[in-house]
Amino acid sequence: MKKKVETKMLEKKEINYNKIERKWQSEWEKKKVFVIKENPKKKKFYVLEMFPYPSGTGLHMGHAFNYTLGDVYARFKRMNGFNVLYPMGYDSLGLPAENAAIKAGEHPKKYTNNSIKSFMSQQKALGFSYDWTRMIKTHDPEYYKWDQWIFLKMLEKGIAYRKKAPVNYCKKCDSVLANEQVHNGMCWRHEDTAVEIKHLEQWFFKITDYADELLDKVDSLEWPERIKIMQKNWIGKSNGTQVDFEIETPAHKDCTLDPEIKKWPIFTTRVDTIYGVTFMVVSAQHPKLMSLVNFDQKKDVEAFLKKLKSVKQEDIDKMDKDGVFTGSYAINPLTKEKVPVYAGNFVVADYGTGMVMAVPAHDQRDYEFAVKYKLPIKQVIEPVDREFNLKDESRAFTGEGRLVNSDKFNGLENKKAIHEITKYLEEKKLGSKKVQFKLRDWLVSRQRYWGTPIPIVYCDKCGIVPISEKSLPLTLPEKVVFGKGNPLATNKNFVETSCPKCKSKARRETDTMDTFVNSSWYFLRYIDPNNKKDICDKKKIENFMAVDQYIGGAEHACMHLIYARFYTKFMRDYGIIPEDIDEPFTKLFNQGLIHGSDGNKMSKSLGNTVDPLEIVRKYSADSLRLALLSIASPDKNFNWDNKVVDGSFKFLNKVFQRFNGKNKFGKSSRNIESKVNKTIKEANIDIENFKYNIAIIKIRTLFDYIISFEDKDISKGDFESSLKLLSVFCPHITEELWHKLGNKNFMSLEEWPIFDEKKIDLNLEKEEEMIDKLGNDILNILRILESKSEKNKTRAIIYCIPNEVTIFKKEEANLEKRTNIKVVIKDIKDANQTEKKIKAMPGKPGILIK
RNA sequence: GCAGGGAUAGCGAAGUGGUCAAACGCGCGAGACUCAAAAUCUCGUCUCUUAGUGAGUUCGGAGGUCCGAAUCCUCCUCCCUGCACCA
Repeated sequence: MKKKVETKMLEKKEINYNKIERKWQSEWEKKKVFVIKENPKKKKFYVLEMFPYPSGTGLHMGHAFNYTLGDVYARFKRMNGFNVLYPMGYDSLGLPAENAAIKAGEHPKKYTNNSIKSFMSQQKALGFSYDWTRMIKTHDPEYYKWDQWIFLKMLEKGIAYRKKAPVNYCKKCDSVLANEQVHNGMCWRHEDTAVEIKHLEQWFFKITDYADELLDKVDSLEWPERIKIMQKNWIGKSNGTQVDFEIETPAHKDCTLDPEIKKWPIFTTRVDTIYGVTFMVVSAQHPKLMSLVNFDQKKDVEAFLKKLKSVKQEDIDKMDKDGVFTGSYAINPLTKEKVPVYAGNFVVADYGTGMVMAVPAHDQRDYEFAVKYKLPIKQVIEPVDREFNLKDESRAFTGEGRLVNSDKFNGLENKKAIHEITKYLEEKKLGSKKVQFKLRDWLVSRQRYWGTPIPIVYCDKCGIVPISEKSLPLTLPEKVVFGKGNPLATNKNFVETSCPKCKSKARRETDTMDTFVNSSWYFLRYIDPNNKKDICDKKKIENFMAVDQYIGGAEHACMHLIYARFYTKFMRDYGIIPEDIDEPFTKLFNQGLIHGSDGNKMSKSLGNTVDPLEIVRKYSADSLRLALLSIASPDKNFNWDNKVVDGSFKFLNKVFQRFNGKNKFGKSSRNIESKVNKTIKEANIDIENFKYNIAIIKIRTLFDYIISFEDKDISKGDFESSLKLLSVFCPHITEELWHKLGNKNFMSLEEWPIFDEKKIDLNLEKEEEMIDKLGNDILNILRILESKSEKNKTRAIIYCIPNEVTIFKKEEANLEKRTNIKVVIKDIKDANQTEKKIKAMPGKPGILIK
């Protein structure tokens, strides 16, 4: 039975944990413990963390956390008999490396290679169980060759295309950006830099072709709800109606030119309000705006545009609705009314058609605009359940109701009216049902060097010509000049080429691809990283795709995670991936953010960063891993706290010193058996659900429990099972102990323990708790007596209820040992008169100290 | 503005209808060991009370449902995160 081990001084000797860790890390690598092959007999499991951008500053705590999460999962699945694919690589192309290299006066290639080297050694020091033989680097031409190859396939299918469009430009990046890389009007990499709109000809990927499917399939994913909602909002589907409005631009008396624009379709989700249109608003940023402006209004419009440009980005949020009359009129196709067309600052140029019909009575924005410019407000819907007068409301009525002032549609319920009016417009060929998405095509051109070269040549005769598949990769030339515009343009040998079609002189595309191109399919390459012929062997794709568990930060919700889904769907349609694999990441786990101990984001300038490697050196990798997972639930944000490592280190130290290989294990008591089996059962569920913090608490409790027994009360098997539970979190120390037990194989490849439900005995645990509590109570009373100077007590008489006598009786000796006082267990029935005042309750016997 | 997440004892953090004064860690207090300290071990740590078993007040605030609420509902306050005039 349970025995508190005599307090003994733990052997005080310095243990070199780092040495032990290095030993196992190199053993694992030498014996190829984590290298995997196809194995049709085993079920596969693909665990993947978002691969890092290898910056020169090395691994930070967030990385260490992210990879520890994945490593625990990979180890857990591996020990559970899965053929686990768990690779690592580097997203090594990209602007930060280029900028850092320029700053350091180094070539980006050299800078990146060095960064990768240091990244890798740091990752290895943390004991992650990656299959390093599959490592990929996106700046390797053998990798980006396939970026170029996909580009050619997309070009072939019309998914990659070039067009002139208003695009986002960041002057700090010195490049254009994708929509997804503009956050609140600012560059995603430079929070203080507002993007500018430029009209340029650029390469785009037609992600919008997949908008519908990307949206529909979101629901089928086992992803955090938050991310799914973010993606849905980003894709932003709305069902509405497209309506054609005729445009009249009155000619100036001196100008006899025909007006350029005769018709302009608009998109609306509220076609039920079409009888209430009193003006139109075209986006002030619309490229065709000036074609609507007649001579008389030109000055006003130009003044307005000038004013708009001077507005600072940060003020745009608070900006009032603003606009100016263009001089043109639109004719409502149903009422034939002529309404003025305004240019406005609140209409988005590239959503819908860039012009909206304004119904001030039923849209708040239009209402504000109408009030400001004294435009008429015409009510066409009234609520059915109350008296209503728009004039009293002083705001638009956006609720539901019945149509009024709407000719033959009067009286219709407005939702119904949307269908009816659309149907009518379709019959009259004046409009049609239409679906709109917020998602825009992906702008992939970048005017920078450190990216995948676009495999395109411009020929004066043939125009845009793709280079041949055979000539891939189109390698990034090393000799370029930085800081003078587009670096690739400075290398003559690169730029000047011949047309693949007509062989005459031609010029290469000097833009490179967005870094997100590289990360949109990397999960595929891990499956077959050295394939020279194919992007990835199709059989192998069938075997390993999709990623079963993906792990990474939420910041990629509307970037990488959408792009990768789009690529997967494209590759499926092209026949690269099998039909049934149309989503890359089945399950996604988002880890929380680690902040400094002061609660702020870890940053050098705040001086609150903690280098994970420093923790490894000071304590051990196992301590760091355990600490990272102990602080909080992994999906929550938390503040780093060095003290937690202290606690983790102490615990591991305790375990390591207590079980030093010299233990003479015996047979497990029923209590130990119960506890071990219960812990296995519960830890399984906790680990599976990423509740690592909870699993760790239970495993720690288990060890504390085991430690309180003598070796002969623990079986070797039960100890080994416990060790296995700990091993996914702390692989080094457990591997060491495993071998100290005389095992020759690797613990990391051992089978996960299986629990036996029959051995879990909750009554036993309850009894034990009772006894524990009784011991504490006796100690407590003794202490109180002592404080009252009532010493010299020699006996504790315990009065139990009849059916608990046996339970406590067999603990007499242990209780005595614990409390240092003679303990006598009695049945309350046998109490004499004076002792009768002592109450005995179920689970709580009465105590009399004499 | 819209959407999502959160607020638990000195701190961090579990807990999502009864077994909850609330796991676990840290901190703190007392004791043991020691010449002493560190380390380690034991006990305690909402308030009051008592020779343990008792009572009271708690889980952002205010109401409500229920025999019963940290846990469910309504409203409010504050914090975080994302989107931001998408017609």
